[in-house]
Amino acid sequence: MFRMSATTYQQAQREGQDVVRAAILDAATHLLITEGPASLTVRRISAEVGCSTKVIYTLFGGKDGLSEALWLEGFARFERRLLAAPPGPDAMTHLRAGIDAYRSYALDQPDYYRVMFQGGVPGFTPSPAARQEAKRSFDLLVAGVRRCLAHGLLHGGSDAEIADVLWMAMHGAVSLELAGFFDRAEGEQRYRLLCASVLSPFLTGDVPDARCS
Amino acid sequence: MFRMSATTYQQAQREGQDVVRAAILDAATHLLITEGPASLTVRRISAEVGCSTKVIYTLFGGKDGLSEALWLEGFARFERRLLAAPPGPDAMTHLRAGIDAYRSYALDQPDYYRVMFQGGVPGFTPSPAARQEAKRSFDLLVAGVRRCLAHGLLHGGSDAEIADVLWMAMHGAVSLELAGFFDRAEGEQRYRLLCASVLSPFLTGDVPDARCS
DNA sequence: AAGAGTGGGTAACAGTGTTACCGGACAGAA
DNA sequence: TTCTGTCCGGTAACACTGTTACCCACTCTT
Repeated sequence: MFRMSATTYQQAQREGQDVVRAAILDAATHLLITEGPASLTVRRISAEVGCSTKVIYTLFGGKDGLSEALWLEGFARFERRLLAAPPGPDAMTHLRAGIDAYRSYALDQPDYYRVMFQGGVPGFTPSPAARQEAKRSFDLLVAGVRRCLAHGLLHGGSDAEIADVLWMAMHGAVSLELAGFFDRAEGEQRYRLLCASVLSPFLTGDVPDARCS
Repeated sequence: MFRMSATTYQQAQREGQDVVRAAILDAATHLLITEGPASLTVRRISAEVGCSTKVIYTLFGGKDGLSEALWLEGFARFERRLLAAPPGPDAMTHLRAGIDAYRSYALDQPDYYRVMFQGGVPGFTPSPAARQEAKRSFDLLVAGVRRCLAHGLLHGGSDAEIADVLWMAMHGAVSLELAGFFDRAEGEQRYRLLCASVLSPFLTGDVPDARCS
């Protein structure tokens, strides 16, 4: 049954659709990076690709669908960027490289970062499924922390706990810097100080009580 | 010359304008809190107040002007909220109360917090002047840190440095929680752990090197 | 080759920020 | 008092936005 339904035509069409889908996502990405989120209109993107607006609705189901695809694309790029961080001689150096890569990505692609973490596309909020999918790219950070725990370089907390607070710290610093509250030099100095401060209790294992003491 | 220009009529008119201005801001605030940022349209706000859209343009110079006024209003409310934090027996308790008040405000008024820190109003970015004005409300935190430094409860950093990293940490945690990456219980636990971790190096004075060691 | 079904272009809808136009209300002058 | 000028504000339009009903052409089936 299903063998027959997979005719060459349908395959070609499906392949064609995927190609068109990728082209639209590429165009949207290009627009976002070069002209900012304000240029992300259905008409503008379809004009860039050379199709009508209808195609975006059939392929993505509307602007929200396209926004969600773009959102996930941002996390995929983020993941590739974090994976490219040099492992270094030990687990802690690797983790620090990842921490540097985090800020580096946010500053290189500020609009993408805003889309991912600050609702950069006006009316869009990701679906719970997409959010869970996105949080998966955060597993890289958890793995980095876990390696440090395994090698005895960190103590006093679970991998998820430490990774969470580290993520919160990185995001907070980068987010305020992108919002214009700190200039580049200030941002970098504060970013390093913050990340070091957050990690320092887990270096000695002398972790403070969670009741904010 | 200038004495004459300040006629009673102009004064009355200006007073009237201030009243209308406040009414518009109130209506916008009410809409933001009760129906979210999507309801913040010029037509909707003017309908709520009972005037035409033109008034908003003469009084605020456009939606950006109104957004900026709303933005600053958010910081004013934030400041009042932080000022209401109980001083407690010592400077450190006071600072912790402020830390609690920060998250409490963000969770009570998530849309306002998004407007202030996450570009909640679509096309709007605050002017540098407004941003500086807003950062002034952050002086409360600096003052709280300074009191702790003066009483020898914190060491190893300047008031601005410690306040900055604390702000980054609080904002990062709250921001990710508002974005839906953590639920309420998780958010609270991580928030406390993060703030405690950030402060802990400055409790002992054993501050890590800023080169992220 | 005729029929059926689907994808995509056109053009319209409602709603957005913004502004040109014009009317009317108020001030001061004759 | 009446006339004139100035300025505030309502109406209605403009150029946008996301979205969709309609229709055509093109494909596969029979």
